[in-house]
Amino acid sequence: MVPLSPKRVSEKRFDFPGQLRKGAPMSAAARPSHSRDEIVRKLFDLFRHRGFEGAALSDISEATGLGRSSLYHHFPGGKDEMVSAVADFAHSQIEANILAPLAGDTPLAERVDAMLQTTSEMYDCGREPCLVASLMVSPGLAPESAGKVQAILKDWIAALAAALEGAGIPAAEAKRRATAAIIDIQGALLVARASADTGVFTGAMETARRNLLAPA
Amino acid sequence: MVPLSPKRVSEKRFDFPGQLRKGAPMSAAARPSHSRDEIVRKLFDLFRHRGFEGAALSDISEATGLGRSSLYHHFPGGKDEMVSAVADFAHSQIEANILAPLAGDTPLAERVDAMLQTTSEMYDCGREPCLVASLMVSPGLAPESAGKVQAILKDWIAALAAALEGAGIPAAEAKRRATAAIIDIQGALLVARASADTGVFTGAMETARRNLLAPA
DNA sequence: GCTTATGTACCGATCGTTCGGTTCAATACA
DNA sequence: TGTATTGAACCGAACGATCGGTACATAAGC
Repeated sequence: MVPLSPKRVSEKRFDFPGQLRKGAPMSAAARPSHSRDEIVRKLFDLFRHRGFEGAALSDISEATGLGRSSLYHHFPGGKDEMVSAVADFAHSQIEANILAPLAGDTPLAERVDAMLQTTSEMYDCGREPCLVASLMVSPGLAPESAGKVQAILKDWIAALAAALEGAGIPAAEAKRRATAAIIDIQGALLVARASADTGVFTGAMETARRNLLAPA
Repeated sequence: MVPLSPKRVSEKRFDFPGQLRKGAPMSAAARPSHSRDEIVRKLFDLFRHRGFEGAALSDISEATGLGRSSLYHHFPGGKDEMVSAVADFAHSQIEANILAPLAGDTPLAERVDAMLQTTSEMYDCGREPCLVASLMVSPGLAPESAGKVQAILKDWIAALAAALEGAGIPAAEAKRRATAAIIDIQGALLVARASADTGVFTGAMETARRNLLAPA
């Protein structure tokens, strides 16, 4: 069994925010100069770990190093706007790092491998929770944000199905395989964290690859 | 596509609480006399839909029909004790309705089918969220309760693996298949709700059955 | 000076929890 | 039998803390 705890060894090649740094005093001399993008990345981390109602404004303030007024300067709409921005960020990140490479013209296996590799990094082999899964629980989410969150998964499935279809797999079967792969990833994330075993996640990724690339 | 919204048609044969009934006036003449079991079932419903921090005491009071102090009469430990009781309830329900039948001596296929059927009812074909998934997000969960929640999934996998092993499948392969089946179920729950399509769930259940019963 | 950014202080609402008190059936005692 | 006594179940009011959000004055950067 590969325990979850020994933290990330591999360097991340993509720019998904990582796990919450606990202490991280944030030296005052270090020129805050908070760009909206930096803030959103930290919010992404917070919301994926704590969900919507679990992330209090005081937590957000602490995590970003910004006071309440600064937060409301950047996000006049309050928490709703923050989580909406985070959903947009996550969607664009997945779009750019995971879905766009799927649309290339290299062999399908290469593109699928790239997707699974980036996915694995995004979730740190199952150590990091999925924003979509965390936000799907939140009853207080604004409908607009809830729609955005659901759209992430739907787009992922659609892009994956399109790639398979482009490689000659019939539309219905492509959709079936794509859905199964996303199910595999999401289920593995939950089970890996529940059993504190990254092996569960990596194993599921191999299964997903095998099913996606199976002969017609 | 099979939309999520048209509510449950099939009658439930087992005693998993269903979805939240909205109005439910609770006639005052009907001698409440809430048994602890009745209360816990309603709490189960609430926590699986709203998560831990998403279920406020006012929600709990409304859902159970009990005043705040009555709730503290039954659960002196407050919300922590409530969610702990709900975890115990869910574990015992799964144990009795899903895991115990797995240990019978009928053909494996029959037992697996029974498990999948009961599972399907528990989640109402993907319309109802999983308590485990909902509570895994909650940062405020007492460690004891978090452990109980994780144990539910682990026990499920272990029981399923044991059944497969008892049917002649090598231990390692049995564990692999059992884990994959739970991953499938949990992933399907998320994806089905995100795409509002129960077909995703039922399709995943068929996949799980096929993989579990595949020839060695 | 004007805009952007931030800190301090504060708001009403709601959080989980506790308190004082009522109802009512069962029990003990006369 | 009639009458205290008990204790479980229940309630709404109110607690201190924290929630999300606002107002305003002060800087910093152009």
